[in-house]
Parts: sequence; C-alpha cells; structure tokens
Amino acid sequence: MTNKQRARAEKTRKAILTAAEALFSTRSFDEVTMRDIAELAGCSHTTIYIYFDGKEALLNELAAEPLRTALRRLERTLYRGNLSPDERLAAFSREFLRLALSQRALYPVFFTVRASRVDEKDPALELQRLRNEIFALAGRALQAALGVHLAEDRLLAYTRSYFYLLHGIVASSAASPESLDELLARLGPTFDLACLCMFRGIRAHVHEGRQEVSPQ
Amino acid sequence: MTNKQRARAEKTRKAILTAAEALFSTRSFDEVTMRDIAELAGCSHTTIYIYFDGKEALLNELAAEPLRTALRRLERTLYRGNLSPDERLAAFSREFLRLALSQRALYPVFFTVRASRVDEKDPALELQRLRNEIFALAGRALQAALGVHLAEDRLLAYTRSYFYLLHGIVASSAASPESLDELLARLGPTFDLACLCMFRGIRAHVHEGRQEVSPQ
DNA sequence: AGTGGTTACTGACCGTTGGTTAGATTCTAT
DNA sequence: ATAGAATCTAACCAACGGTCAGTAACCACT
Repeated sequence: MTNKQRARAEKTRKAILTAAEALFSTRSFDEVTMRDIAELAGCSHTTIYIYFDGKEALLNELAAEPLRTALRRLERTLYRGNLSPDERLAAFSREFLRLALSQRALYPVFFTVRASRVDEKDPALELQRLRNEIFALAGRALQAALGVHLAEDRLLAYTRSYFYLLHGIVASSAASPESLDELLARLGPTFDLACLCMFRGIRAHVHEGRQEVSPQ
Repeated sequence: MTNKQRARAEKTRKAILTAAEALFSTRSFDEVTMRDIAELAGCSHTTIYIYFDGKEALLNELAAEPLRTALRRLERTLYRGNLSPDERLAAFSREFLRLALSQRALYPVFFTVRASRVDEKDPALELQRLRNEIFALAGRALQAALGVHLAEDRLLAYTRSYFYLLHGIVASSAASPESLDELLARLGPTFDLACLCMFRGIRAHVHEGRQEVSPQ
C-alpha cells in the first residue's frame, strides 16, 4: 500500500464517518440508511462495506470516540479539586446526562451492545469496556460521596440503582425533538432533583444499615 | 354485513391479534414481520392491512389491552387496604415493573407513542391517555406516601423523578434474554432497593423543605 | 512507455421488508 | 340460481442491508 493510496482510503473512510456522524446526530439508527451515508460521503454505499462490517459495526466504531471522550471528561470531573464528594457526584451526573443527551441517537448503541464475536478488533467489545469503565467510575463517585466503605455487592446494587435513574432520564428524553440546550433548560433542574433525591435515599439507606438486600 | 360475515371477520381479526401477541411476546418490534404474523394467524399478510392501518397501528391496538389491564391492576394495588402508604407505593412499583417487564416488547410502544392523527379512533391516543393515567396514579401514590400536600409542580417533579427510575429499570432490563421470573429472581431485590432509596430521598428532600427547584 | 499487481471503487444484483391493488373467492339475501 | 357485498390472495412496488464481479486508479519494475 502506497502513501497516495492510503491517503485516499483514509480520506474516504473519514468522509464516511463524518457523514454518518452528521446523519446520526439528528436521525435514529433506523432512519439513517447506508445509502444516505454514502450520498453525503460522496461514495457508493458499497464502499462503506469495504471499511466497515455493516451498519451496526459502523455505528459501533462511530460511538467509540464520543464514548472515549465521555470517559475522559467524566474522569476529569471526578478528580477535579475544590468540590465536595457529593458535589462531585452531582457534577458527574450532570456531565453524564449532558454527554448522553448530546448523543441521543448513539446512546442506545452504547447501552445495548451485545458482544458478538470474540475478535479483539470487534468495536462492540471496546464499547462494552468503555461502558463498564464509566459504570465503575460512577461506583467510585458514589462510594466517595457516601463516605463509608461498602462491600462490593452492596455498592454494586446502589450503583445499579443510581444508573437506572440516569438511564431512565436519558431514555425518557431521548425521543424529544428539542435541542440539548432546550431540553436542559426545561428539565435540567428536574434531572438534578432526581439525582439528588436518589443520592440522599441511598445515603439514608446506607446509614440506617438496612442490609436485607443482597442482589446478584 | 350479516352476522355470519361479521363472525368470520371477527375471527380473522382475533387470530391476527393473537398471533401478533404471541410473536411480540418473545421478539421485538423489528424482529417480527407482518408476514410472520400472517403465517401464524393463517392468512395472507395483506389481510392484516384490511383490519389495521399498518404495523404500528396493529401494535398500538395490541398494546392497548395490556395497558388497560395494567391500569386496572395498578389502581387495585393502590386502593388495596391493609397497607401503609409507603408499602402501597412499593407495591405499586413492583406491580408496574412486573407488568412492564412481562410485556418487554410492547413497553417501548407505550412510552414512545407520539400522537399521529387527531382522529378519535386513533389507538395511539388511547395509549397516551392510559399512560398519562398511570403517571397520575403514581403521582397520587407518591403524594399519599409522602404524607404532606405538595404544590402541583413540585409533585410533578418528584413523580417525574420516580418515573425516570422505573423507566430506567425497565429499559435496562428490556434487552435481557431472561424470562420474567429469572429476571425478577436475579434483580428484583435491586429493583426494590432502588425504588426504596428513591422514595426515601424524595421524602427527605420534601421534609427538608428545599424548594430551589421549579421545573417545567 | 508499457506491463503486472495491488488497492479503491462502482453498478447491477439478491433476498426481505412494509405496504398496495386488481381481481378471485366466499358467503348471504333474495 | 344469482346479484352483490364482504373477504381474501397473488402479484407487485419501492426501499432496505448486504454481496460480488468487474472497472479505474495507482505504484513499482523493466
């Protein structure tokens, strides 16, 4: 493979990703067709199959970068100074919701990835890894905000509970035709309220020491 | 139209609904084709279009009955005696989750209904009405469990928060291949925990009288 | 300059989908 | 028996995701 060839291929590949990103930012998975993407990218829809193993794989690859960015930003939020642990959890939640809602079409992709092949290069696997890391991050934020050390399974149950809420917020708002800013302006305070209540409830539950729950 | 003709038509219509119900109970919207339904119902897929205005309308009509049943059962749960208000809220949550998860394929239909036509007979409208009634029911249950009267907008914000959680639980579990019983056996306690924490958090928030949140 | 091989790309095609329509079949009422 | 409405079906449509044989572009070597 020569330089010119590689450059050409890279350019086409990039054009496909850019086109797909633009289309998926306003339309859902099913509403965007491979031919739409190809037209915007300026190539035949067949060409896409040279670079990607189909529509889902394309979407997975497309989702990976925003998710990597998300992980990085969430980590930064979490280790940022001059914030109390529960403020940090709140900031984490806000950041998570902002990221998820800014990528509404991609969000279902993150959270319904089902490992298909064991192939290491399968982008679905990286998505799953990234998702698990974000989950673990939330667990650590929650742990820190609670201020007491918890057994792994109990922390898991609380983190799951917290994530159910975040997930529900995104899912409820995903179908909205509003822009991210409109959405946050209208419901942002409610999101904050919901997260705050959830955290307070978990903290109360922990401190009451009720342990009748042992899931998994 | 004579009686015999009507009876025949009714039978076909029923067969279609039954077949669709059977198929949607194990497969998702996209995985079930009109031809699958027709085959199981013992007719041509074209026949379905005589009775229903397409796949989505069929699904809406199909979803209406379970949702009516759900509303009825949730009402019964709510007005059942010998339960404290917060036990009642917990029972409501459990019942809601059980119903939603037993109809996993239909659940997204309930919650993404977008009013299409203003036609009174549009089944999507009834779905929306039913959904709103269930939401109102949850609001009343929450109000009762909190034990204090709240301004409408504050109760709305809390109810929304609570529903975000329920919604998130269903959405997170909807993709699971497990049966309802397996799912509840594995995660039921976590669901209960999540609902309990959310309620405790809301109650704490109410009693602290923090009112900096005024959404909508 | 021309040749061969690799890479990048495309048009035509496949099976399947949701949906439509002309017309055959079935049934009832007379 | 037959007209006429109700019911059903075979054949069709455009669009989908995806495949494949073949073409065009490029580079290295003689």
